[in-house]
Amino acid sequence: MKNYSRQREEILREIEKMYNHPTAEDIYMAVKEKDTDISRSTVYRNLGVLVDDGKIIKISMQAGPDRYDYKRHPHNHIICTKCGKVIDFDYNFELENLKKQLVEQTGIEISDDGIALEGICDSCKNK
Amino acid sequence: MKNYSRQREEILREIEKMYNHPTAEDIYMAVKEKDTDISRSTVYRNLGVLVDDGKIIKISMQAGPDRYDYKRHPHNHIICTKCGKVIDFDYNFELENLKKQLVEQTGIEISDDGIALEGICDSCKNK
DNA sequence: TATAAGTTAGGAATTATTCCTAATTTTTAG
DNA sequence: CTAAAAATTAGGAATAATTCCTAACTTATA
Repeated sequence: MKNYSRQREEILREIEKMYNHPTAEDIYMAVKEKDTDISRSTVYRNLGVLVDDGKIIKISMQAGPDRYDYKRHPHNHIICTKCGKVIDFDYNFELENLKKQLVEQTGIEISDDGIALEGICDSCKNK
Repeated sequence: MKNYSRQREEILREIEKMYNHPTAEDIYMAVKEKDTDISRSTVYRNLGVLVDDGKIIKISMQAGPDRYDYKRHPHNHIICTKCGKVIDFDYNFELENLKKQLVEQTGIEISDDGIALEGICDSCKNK
């Protein structure tokens, strides 16, 4: 059903090295450095596959292209609505509780990394 | 700095009547029913203005066009990652705590409606 | 080892949204 | 009220990000 692919491997290894929530284009450029033949469509297609496999996560932005992140340990994101910066935040107790409550109340199962909060980050607040 | 505009009014009144998290296109079509001259760019521009004014909120989707929602009472959204359905959920205690904690820890101020959780909804789970 | 299934590069097509312009509407100031 | 200034509009072109298409190539299967 799914074959090995050198390109997919390269893409994943590249994302693993990036800690700045890269866009598809960022990832394409990074992989292209080593594998000059890679195409954008291959990157986009494999990003989809890697998300489905749970190897990486996709962060939808209010503005601008989607971003991706290697799945290391469970964590979530806060996006600054002013500057667009994506900030990691660690799993925490309240969040765990919130999820539990939602599952109980609504039957909806929240995915491990399917949470993005939005607000104004510290540096933007002081401007 | 900001003038009255009949079109903006029409757009807001239309969104107020919609309870299904409409896309910009949905809103355009609804307004167009009454005001056949309205243009897409007017709708898009005013959606931006209304979001900035805090009259409506914008929901960024993982897939497909953004959605909008009239701001009635504070509530948040859960998006089913399978079928894309947007489900409202009311403000609750855990969420309030989570926000408080984040402000304390990181200095980041979470905006009132800047939370979208993602997961698998009940009906998709049983398929 | 050959057939099938999956994947690729490259680019065209699509989708959602933003941008541009001249005309119109609304507000302001006299 | 009236003229100038500021804001907004319709319509469509332009853009940005992503998806789709196809023929060639790679990987798995039997």
